[in-house]
Amino acid sequence: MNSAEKLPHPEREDLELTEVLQALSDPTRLALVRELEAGPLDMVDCSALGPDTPKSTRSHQVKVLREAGVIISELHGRNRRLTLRRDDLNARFPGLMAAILSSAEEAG
Amino acid sequence: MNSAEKLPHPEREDLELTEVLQALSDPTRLALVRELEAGPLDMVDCSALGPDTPKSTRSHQVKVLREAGVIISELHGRNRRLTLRRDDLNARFPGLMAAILSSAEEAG
DNA sequence: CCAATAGTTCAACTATTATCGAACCATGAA
DNA sequence: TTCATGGTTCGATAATAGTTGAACTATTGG
Repeated sequence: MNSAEKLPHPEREDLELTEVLQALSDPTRLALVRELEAGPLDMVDCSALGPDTPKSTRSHQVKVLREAGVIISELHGRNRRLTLRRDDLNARFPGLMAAILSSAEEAG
Repeated sequence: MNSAEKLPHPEREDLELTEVLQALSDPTRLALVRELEAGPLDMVDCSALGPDTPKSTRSHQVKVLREAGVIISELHGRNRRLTLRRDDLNARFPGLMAAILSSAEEAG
């Protein structure tokens, strides 16, 4: 009876700026976060992760974002649903995500 | 007769978000940038770079910030003067530096 | 000109990250 | 219960990033 997580997520107060920046400094992960701006998405539906990318690689990218506290990754049926941790990020680093998400798309 | 640079700096329009984030994702470099918030500083006077740190290491850290477009590094007498590229960063990524610089100090 | 200071560059080394196949695990559907 | 789906984990390897000593450059002061 636990449709929630299983994988560890850092507490809000444990989020570290340098780790968040590091997690977001990768184009693929940044694109994924931009996708999540619109709302939660199942991992399998994230186009940023690319359908060609092997499962293990996708899993790794998501893990980095989760461990940095940028997203929540919870079990949802047989999928994994990804949610941007807006509130936690805004509480800890006010304005950061707004600035990052609103900035121009790279290398389009 | 050239008291200015010599080392290459990227143009404002070439600054890339992921590179900036990467450059700032290191605690030492972030601390240096925080120090530069108050105004330009000669490299030798930057406490963030630590007096124990070898010259080559300090030079490397500064290089990463320069190449990402976060700072300007110009010759100033026999020193190198570091300046935060506030205007360029604000133009390209509005609110980003404000959010980063105002966020709580890490691991204090 | 000579020495000292401040820094760059290079090359070697270390360490951290990323990529990906293979094996495994949980859920939902038939 | 069995199978397909969607993912995790592990281990190996590749790629990238950081650290540092040594040699070199540029500037100031004597």
